Amino acid sequence: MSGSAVAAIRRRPGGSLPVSGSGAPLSPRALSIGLSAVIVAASEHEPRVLTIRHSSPDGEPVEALPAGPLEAEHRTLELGLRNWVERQTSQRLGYVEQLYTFGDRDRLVGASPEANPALTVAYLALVREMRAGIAAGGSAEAVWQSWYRYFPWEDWRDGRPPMLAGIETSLARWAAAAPEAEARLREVRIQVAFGLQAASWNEELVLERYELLYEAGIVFEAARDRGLAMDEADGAGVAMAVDHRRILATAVGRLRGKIKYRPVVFELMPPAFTLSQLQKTVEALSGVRLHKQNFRRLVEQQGLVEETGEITAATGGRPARLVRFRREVALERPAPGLRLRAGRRVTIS
Amino acid sequence: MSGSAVAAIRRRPGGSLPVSGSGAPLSPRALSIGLSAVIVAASEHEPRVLTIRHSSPDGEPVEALPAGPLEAEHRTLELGLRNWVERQTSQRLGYVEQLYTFGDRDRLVGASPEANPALTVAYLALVREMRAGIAAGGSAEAVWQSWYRYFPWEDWRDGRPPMLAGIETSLARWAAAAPEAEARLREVRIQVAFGLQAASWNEELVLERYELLYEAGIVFEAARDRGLAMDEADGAGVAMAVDHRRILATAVGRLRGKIKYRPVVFELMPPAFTLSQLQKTVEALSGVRLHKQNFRRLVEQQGLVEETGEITAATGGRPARLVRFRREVALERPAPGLRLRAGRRVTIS
DNA sequence: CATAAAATGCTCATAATGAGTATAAAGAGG
DNA sequence: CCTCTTTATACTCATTATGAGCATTTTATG
Repeated sequence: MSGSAVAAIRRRPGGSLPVSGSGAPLSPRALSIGLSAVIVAASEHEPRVLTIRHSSPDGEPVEALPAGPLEAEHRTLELGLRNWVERQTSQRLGYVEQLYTFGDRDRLVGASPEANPALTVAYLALVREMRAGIAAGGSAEAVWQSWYRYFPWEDWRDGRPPMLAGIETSLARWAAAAPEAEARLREVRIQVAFGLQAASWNEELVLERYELLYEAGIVFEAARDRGLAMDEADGAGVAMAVDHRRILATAVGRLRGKIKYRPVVFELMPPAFTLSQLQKTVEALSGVRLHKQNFRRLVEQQGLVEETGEITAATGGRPARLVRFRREVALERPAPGLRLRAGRRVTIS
Repeated sequence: MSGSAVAAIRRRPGGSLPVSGSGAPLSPRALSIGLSAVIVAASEHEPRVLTIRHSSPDGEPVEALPAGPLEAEHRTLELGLRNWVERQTSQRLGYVEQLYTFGDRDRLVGASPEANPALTVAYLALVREMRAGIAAGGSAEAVWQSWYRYFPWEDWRDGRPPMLAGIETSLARWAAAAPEAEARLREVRIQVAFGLQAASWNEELVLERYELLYEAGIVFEAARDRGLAMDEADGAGVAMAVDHRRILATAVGRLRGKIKYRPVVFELMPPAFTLSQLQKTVEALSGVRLHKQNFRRLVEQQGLVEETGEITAATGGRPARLVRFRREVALERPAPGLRLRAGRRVTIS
């Protein structure tokens, strides 16, 4: 029992790290691997994500992310994903990033064993235009949805979402239900994640918030995975298949963080755009409102854009200059991004 | 051929995303999965990483990261890893983070097929003290090594590493060897990654630099993977088994970025320490020297530490106050970290 | 021609940074 | 004990970066 690691090291170039708790290391175990993709676009000032809606065996409609088995043909995981999406949607993925590899064994209830990989490698992709792309028919349908459909509590653009009141009440009850020590821990986690008391709202903590809601049994998936009864309509936000909402939460949080130090928003913008459009997109992603003048100052002094020389018939008042992304910026600044230190403090209702 | 995705979506809850380029989706393919761990500690002002040194079949010593097959027993990947390391090294992992999942099929030459997983999930772990931990015997041996052993060009604490001159020459030649358009691209990549010309040295681009050296054939692994001849001593830095040096580069880059916005350095510090010790550790990780007075100001005003009340017999001059990490800081600040905007510019020799 | 709606331009107080200068508190050597 | 060296700490100062607004400029509308 104790000598197993040594033995393994002896035997296998690269050393050995058996994760099993029970004994001698086995040879590399064959496990099924899944891929899933969070494909994001922005339109009409909403952050969109490509979802597949299909009927589950029992007739209930289920929303899911594009996902499927990995096949060992492509040179790299990312190339495989990129290739597939580009072929299916006939559009270039401007940006593809590996998100996270999920391997929880207790979060995969609710799917057929066949569609239940031991491991899921999730990717985040950004696209400029939304095309229906993935053909859909029969019981399945590809739809671009605002991601706030799944996380209504994440959209603070019109002030604090009223539904947070209910969530906080439920969370408080959940915390109080635990024994003393654990209750304290839960309270702190809630405070940090939801910006209560001393803490302030941090738009990046999307996953932390979702996980709390899951643990507290406030989202439908929690009840489903535990085999408990819960009307889907009673859960906070719209539910998704297996652990897809968790994957989406990871993606949203990651993207919200990334725009601050990498010029990734531009992957979602058309070749030419106005500063207002850019701001609206950033606000859509981050879920918070920004100070207009300061936002422009930031973008311009950072050298993130350059004028195209054209102006556009405004959506309302004075026509705006059109700008384009300056790719050279990557050369000049170490971390070109939009540090949006929150903006005009929307009245905390 | 074209309808396969639709069919898959119809059939499988969760939708389907076959990565194969060739035809109908298969059922989840069984592939072997590996785990590897970058276990980091800091001592004597050096960043250390736990490596396994063993003799390869042909008698040559090979250095590797602790790695081995994943076994599907633990609830989550991270718990499995944490469990294993804690049992083997009998020490708590303060911090464990999933790094990246590697799936390149052309980077795994040089290892026996058995130790050659289709996918490797790599983790980064931080520990406070170094214990030999993983028992080693026979042809294998666990050793803590400074990570600059593998990346000598990353250590700028004593100024620009002289060996960079040679690297730059080789890179320039590699760039020039390509046709016009590709040559331009390579030059830009080199400039950005190595901070030439307009760009400045960015300590986080560890992976980008390693990848360039690999592509340019300057590191031993490149020749090895291509089946070319190269004396290991001629490569830049010490080589590692399979793609472990790439995994390590990913870890170093990630950690260097993380200390700026998360208080992770403290996972490497003893319970009580002086501000100088903290600074030395940060410098060791980031590979750059910092302005002392400003560093203290930052740490203190950020509320990252509090005094223990004790002072320590100095390592040289005036005794220093001992401080400890203030865990509550996570509650107060959204991104408590050490934005080390480089420091005292060491003469660019 | 007055108003409304955006897009731009500028100002200003404050906070955060980058670089130093000045002092204080040990140990080492004579 | 006195001086020198070394490290720890305190402060200062100019420059930038940020957060909040006010003021103007351009169009479209009624």
